[in-house]
Amino acid sequence: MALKFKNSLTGVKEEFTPIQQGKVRLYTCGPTVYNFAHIGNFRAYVFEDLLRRYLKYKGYELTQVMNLTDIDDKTIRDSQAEGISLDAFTQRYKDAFFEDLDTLRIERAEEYPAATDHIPEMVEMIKTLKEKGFAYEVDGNYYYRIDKFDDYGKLANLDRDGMKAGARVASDEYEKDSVSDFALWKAWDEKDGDVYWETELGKGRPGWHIECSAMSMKYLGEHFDIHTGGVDNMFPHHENEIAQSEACTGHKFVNYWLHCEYLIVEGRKMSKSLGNFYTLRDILDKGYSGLAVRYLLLATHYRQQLNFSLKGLDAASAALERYNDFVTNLGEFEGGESDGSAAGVIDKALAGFEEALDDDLNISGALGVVFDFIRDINRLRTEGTLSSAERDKALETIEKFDTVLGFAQEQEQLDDKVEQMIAQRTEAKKNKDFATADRIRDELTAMGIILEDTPQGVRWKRKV
RNA sequence: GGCGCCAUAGCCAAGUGGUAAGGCAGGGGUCUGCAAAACCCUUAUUCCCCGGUUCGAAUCCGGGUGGCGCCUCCA
Repeated sequence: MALKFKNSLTGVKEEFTPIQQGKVRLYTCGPTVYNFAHIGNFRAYVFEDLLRRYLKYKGYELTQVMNLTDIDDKTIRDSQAEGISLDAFTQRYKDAFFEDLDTLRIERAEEYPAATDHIPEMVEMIKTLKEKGFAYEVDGNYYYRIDKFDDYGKLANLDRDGMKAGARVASDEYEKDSVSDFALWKAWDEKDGDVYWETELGKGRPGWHIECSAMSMKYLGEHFDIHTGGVDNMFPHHENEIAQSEACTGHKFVNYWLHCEYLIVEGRKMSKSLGNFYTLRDILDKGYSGLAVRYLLLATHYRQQLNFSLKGLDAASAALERYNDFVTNLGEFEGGESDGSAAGVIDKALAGFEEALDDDLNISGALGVVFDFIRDINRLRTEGTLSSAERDKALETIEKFDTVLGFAQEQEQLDDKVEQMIAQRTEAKKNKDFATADRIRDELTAMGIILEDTPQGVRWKRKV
């Protein structure tokens, strides 16, 4: 079965065909590094991680680029408020961003270009746009003339007549020929302080949209396969990227556009005034694991609004525990007498998993298949009708799934104190001193260590 | 005013014409010193409402109701 994506550009599901056979070039809109990213931001990055991992699962050679927006109104404003340099300010949030990616087990992209490292590329592009008549200058500011680009609005499905009646068409602080034209380059102004570049365009800084056009084309070429982001980036950001890039090159920019839906919190849009605004760090502080957040963000289809709640995190933790207990239990199983059914279970799971994900990354369907697989193999294990060879096949299968899911917990070392407590409990149990044994077990539970007595002896695991 | 999305069990969430996946939570059982884990049974005669098409609709069409998003720098 073939991989299909719902393409925002056409509005329909399309079979995915890369430009170069076997290779995928992917651009994923990244963060503006002016604060810690919130869980809504990470919903998009987790979705992109799923896309990335599944493309690799399918055998594609992948080049993923994610930009870091380290120059815009907010980074300037907030760095000045703190009285530190723009670089020092954004570096802090770049570092935090990468830490958060690790917490969520998001695989690294091949490139993370920062906007401030690509000013010359942007300047070149703006010059080309000016030469071709798509850009004009007013007092050192450069704007894109959208009337010149016939296809403007094709991604967001907006027509310019409809836009005239728009609810939020406010007059800009700069003088533009049309209110809809957007800034490519902003002339320096006192508020910018020491943030500016002296270029052929004059003293100033780039607009927001131009960085993604310039950097994506630098690393992926003028025409590449997939571009993703949140639905809120569809307009104006991605629409403007298309306008800039295609005006510049004269040909198609991107084949497939994928947009992930919003995350809402307890049924409402996440906002500071409602008190339901969470960064990843806020969630971790409440004692939830990064893995639980990953599960919750991943488990809902990307084009569906995701309802984030603390109750949902509890459910996610429990589901992860089932998943990881499965792997542990299976790994420790010695093997029994095969009844011949394992091969069918495994084949069905592999086929179902791919069929679901091939269908526009239907992760919920895929997880359904994974948990069916877990139950089926657990049953064979419990009944002793799984051979050691079949056990190994089943382990390979879940490991294969995990290259996409990233749910497996790594084993960690126990500290000496905990190890001693476990030994004491085992001793007490041997002496039938169950009161002491249970007391120690309760203490460990309070420390987040769960004990399980198995035929092979006591086993521990950390609460997810 | 324009464009678009959504409504499935207590919660989360697949399924888009063939008779309701999966996870969590709940109930009963097996196992266990007790637990935990695991397994078995169980929890929506029904998919927001009203019409229509069809042998057959959660799925298609029409009309409501409710919620949400975008319409110039928010993933």
